[in-house]
Amino acid sequence: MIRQVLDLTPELPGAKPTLKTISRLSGLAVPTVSRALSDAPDIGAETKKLVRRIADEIGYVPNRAGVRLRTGRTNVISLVLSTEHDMMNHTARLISSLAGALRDTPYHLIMTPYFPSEDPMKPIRYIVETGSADAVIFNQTQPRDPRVAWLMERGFPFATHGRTDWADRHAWFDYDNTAFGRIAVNELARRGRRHILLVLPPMLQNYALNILDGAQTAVLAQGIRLTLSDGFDSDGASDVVRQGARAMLAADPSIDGLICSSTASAMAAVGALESLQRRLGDDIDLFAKEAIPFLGLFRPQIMALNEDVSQAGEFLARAAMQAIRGPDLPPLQGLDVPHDIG
Amino acid sequence: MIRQVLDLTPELPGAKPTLKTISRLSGLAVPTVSRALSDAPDIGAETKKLVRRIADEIGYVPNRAGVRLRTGRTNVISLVLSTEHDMMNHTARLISSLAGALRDTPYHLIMTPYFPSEDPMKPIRYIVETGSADAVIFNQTQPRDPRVAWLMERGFPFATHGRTDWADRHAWFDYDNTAFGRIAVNELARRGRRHILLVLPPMLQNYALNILDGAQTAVLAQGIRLTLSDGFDSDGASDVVRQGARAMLAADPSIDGLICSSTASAMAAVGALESLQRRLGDDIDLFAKEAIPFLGLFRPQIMALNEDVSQAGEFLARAAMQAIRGPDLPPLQGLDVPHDIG
DNA sequence: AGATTTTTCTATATCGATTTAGTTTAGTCA
DNA sequence: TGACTAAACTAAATCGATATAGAAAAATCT
Repeated sequence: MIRQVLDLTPELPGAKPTLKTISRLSGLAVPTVSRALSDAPDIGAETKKLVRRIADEIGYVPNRAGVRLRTGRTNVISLVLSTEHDMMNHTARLISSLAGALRDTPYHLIMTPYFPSEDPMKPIRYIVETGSADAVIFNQTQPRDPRVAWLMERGFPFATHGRTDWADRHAWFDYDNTAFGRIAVNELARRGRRHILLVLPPMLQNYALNILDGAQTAVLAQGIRLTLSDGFDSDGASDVVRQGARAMLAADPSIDGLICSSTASAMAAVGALESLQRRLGDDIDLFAKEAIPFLGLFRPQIMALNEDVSQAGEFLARAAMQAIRGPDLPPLQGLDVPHDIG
Repeated sequence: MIRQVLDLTPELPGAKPTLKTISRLSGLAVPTVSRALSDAPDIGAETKKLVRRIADEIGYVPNRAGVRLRTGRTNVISLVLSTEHDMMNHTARLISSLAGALRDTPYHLIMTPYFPSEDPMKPIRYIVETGSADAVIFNQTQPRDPRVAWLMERGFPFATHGRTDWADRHAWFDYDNTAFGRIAVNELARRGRRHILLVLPPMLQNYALNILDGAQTAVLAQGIRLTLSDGFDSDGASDVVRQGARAMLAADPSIDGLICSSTASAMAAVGALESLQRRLGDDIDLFAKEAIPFLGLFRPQIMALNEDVSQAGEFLARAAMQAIRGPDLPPLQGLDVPHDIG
């Protein structure tokens, strides 16, 4: 059923196959080939089969620039991330799981870093205004996060690692940090601890607020004391955390329990305890959260809950793609609930 | 000097400015605008000034898809990385420094992950064959790395973190692992250690071979013993490393020195030592390399050299861009040489 | 049989940038 | 003054994919 004169112009051997190549080989027009591959209703079944066979044979892959230019879709998802020290481990996990989840989709993952000292709005604005991606993913959310407000206002697809005050209206995945705070306090109390030091970064991010919230609830129920770390950033460099924790522990010897929210700060705390001659599991206990199981293996005396960041990455990939697919679709939301230990 | 009827078609307010927008505003043809912005010799000085002023005012940024489609340049650099456990810390550092270094260039960084179980050639082939990037960067190089051979053969731009047997012919940045191995042995010997266990992953990667090489040289010079870890992958999960190290230490009590090539494996080794009741700094010493200074802070008894991976990221970004710019340009090569401690 | 609809395809225009070839204008020289 | 050159543009084609409108062939209806 050849309707067109076959174009037999020899093709350069190294050239990547395009729709035109398939058009040549099949004798069909380029748009027909395009519509056949996208399974349009106005293309015959036989034609579709033929086109797909040829496409498979010559290993046709659509040119991203062509699609992008014509449709406006970039097929890119941007992960916006801070270069903060303590987030490294966490972030590395997130990156590889995100990239893994996007592997067999048409999406590419690009990295858009910003320095902690910068305005976090900047990378977001850049992505949206230059049209560099179809969606953005970011973490370190705050309760009334300006990035979330800005993106919602513009209807630009996004998904966050961490909730906000507007969590019912956008896509997110979060670890139940409130539960973590509660469990941590309860476990320490069960071991007879009466005065707990909660090591957290300055109270701007949602996750820290949630841990505090959970810890406070449990502390009231248990009738014990809670002190919040102050004057140093537990997401900062290890030595800063170590010295900060040491100072607080030295200032109040009644502290007999510690809660840390990352491997790095937990290790810094261990360093502080050792320098004060306090013995873990004996006259003080430590409860921590970490992205990669490590503390429990290294020091069985440390109680740790594992936050499965890979799960977050996979979920966020799907959430971002769903957000791209349509503003009418319900935003995907998921909570990773830790279970009580022991 | 208006040569064309000004097109005053109202523009949609949300639309991104294109060359056409500037063309409208200036009364110049689109190609003229394009050539003015790229500083072509056949455009008048006045015209260039005018065009640039308008472009600045309306915040013109070239559409990536347009450029990519027309020129074939993607303005994308792909970082190909394994999702291996122990590489996490290292990788996170590399990613953020690479992305940071590319921030004020036209290049985007995309992530192309592969699982350790997969053929490392696969992601490389994908990038090259689909034309997803102008250059690739990868690590975990082997002496006769098939990826390097394949890319050189095709003349596709790339830069590696780690050298190969063909290091003189391609762009790379490397840490001087031979020096690390030598320094580690020398320091341990200086502390009177006579039998050293070198904890390394299976001998496929160049960096491990280099460490072994440096250690062997020093061991011969010092007249002491060296044992190489065997039967477990020190780049794997912490508990595997811990058990592996424990078994080897238990099997040969004469071992009084340890060398580890990452924070994670060093911590696993510390765990193994503690479970064997051996005291660090007392009856055994540990020397390690790490991407983020931590071990020394946590345990002053551990001797550690810091590998500045950020420097690698910055260098590799420049090296990749240079490789893209021209095959005739000399490939950028850089070595991070650690200095003896103490 | 003739008109009408349905099916299936083709032709054309378009996204934004750049390249090549060609045109206009001004300036130079004999 | 008229031919010639240089400078500074514009016109048209192109990269690859897709959306829209229109055309041809086949099938259905009266």
